Amino acid sequence: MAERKPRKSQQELIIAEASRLFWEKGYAETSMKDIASACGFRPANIYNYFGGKEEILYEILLQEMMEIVSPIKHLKEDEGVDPVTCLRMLVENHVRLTLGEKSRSKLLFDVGLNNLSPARRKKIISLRDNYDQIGIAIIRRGKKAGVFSKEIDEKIAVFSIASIIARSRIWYSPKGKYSVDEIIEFIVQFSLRGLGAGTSAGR
Amino acid sequence: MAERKPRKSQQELIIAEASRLFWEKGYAETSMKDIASACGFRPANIYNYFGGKEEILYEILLQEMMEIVSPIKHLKEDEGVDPVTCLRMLVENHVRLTLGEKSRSKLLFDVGLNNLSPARRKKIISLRDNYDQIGIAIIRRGKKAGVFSKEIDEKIAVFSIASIIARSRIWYSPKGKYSVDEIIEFIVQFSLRGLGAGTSAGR
DNA sequence: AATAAGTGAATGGTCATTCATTAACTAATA
DNA sequence: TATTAGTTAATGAATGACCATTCACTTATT
Repeated sequence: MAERKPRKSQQELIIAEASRLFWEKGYAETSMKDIASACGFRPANIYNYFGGKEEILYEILLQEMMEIVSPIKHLKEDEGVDPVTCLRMLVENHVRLTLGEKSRSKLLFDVGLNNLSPARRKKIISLRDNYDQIGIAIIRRGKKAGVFSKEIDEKIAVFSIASIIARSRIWYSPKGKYSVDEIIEFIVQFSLRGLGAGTSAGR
Repeated sequence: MAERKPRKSQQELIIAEASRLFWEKGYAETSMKDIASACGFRPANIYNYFGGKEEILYEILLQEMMEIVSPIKHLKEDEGVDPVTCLRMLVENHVRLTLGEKSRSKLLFDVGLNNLSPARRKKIISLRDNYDQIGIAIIRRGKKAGVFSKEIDEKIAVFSIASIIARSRIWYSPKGKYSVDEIIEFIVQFSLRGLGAGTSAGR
């Protein structure tokens, strides 16, 4: 017989399909029946793996936020690497996760946050704060090193850069004119110039 | 006793309340009962003014897109004004509409587009295209005038700037640290630098 | 009287969730 | 090896809630 045994655990399957559907149709517009159908079984079975719909959303957000933060965590206090390289790594990692073909890492970021219970929302937001703090630290070091313009507000700058990346998935198309690498390059350059890096450093 | 007569037409009231609710809770999560309650009457009455829920969403999006595009339409072929000023006007108009306290102009941009019928979605998207075209024209003129960097891709640049603005509503708070004017100033400067307009280039 | 504004009740539909039950598989036992 | 017990995976049916929409009807306004 083909396979009765889960090649990957069913929970991963549910997460993957739900993640795709939530992004394609939205959280409220996706029914448990939709998710179950995509996985090849009936709605009731989902409750053997998750407490409910909200829990699925939570697990997706949690997983995706960690995927974004983990690979760049070390940049926060990495005094050795120069800020320009740090920023490039932050952008590249985030864009690749956002536009990558692996449907697993299609973050919803804050799209579905209000569908979460307060406790869970708090947890997700605290993870996002980590991301912000890393970006802020990088920019601050860049200012101190005279690489970025002194009058830049770190917080708004990080929000702005993250906004470009988060929204890139709306206008990006794999069949479109631009490759992921080109988009990364654009956002890196645009951000660096926006921060005042390049020709005139520091001031 | 006070006022039986609509000070403003009921349709405007419905649009205003629905717009606020759609933003706060999302389209699917907002019921006709919610909208009716916010307006002070019963769900059935809404159907005296609108064909249905989707039509309300459409009217909101239509109105908000036009509010964004109309005031800057003339910038597309305005050869007289310098590109830096043009870009500033585009950003300022968009940010004020996005963050302004008038709850009427709280655009959803493309948040609820997939809840629209194909024909209506097409109409809204064509309006958004207008916005993009204006931005592209401005940047192209700037490049020709030697104000912006030649290797900038106009399209991605406009998307990026619009992304920052559209998402600013997520992190902006009226009670927060920054005023709307400060945010405008930041986004304008960040965008101009991103486009390669150095301190020497602008004026 | 005639029109406009607003309503209560009903309709058909969908949805998330529960639960008792069956099917499928595993491991231990006789 | 054959049987059984136990565990996990999956299901069908039912529940209660909510929702958009319709329509005949009442109330208010001109």
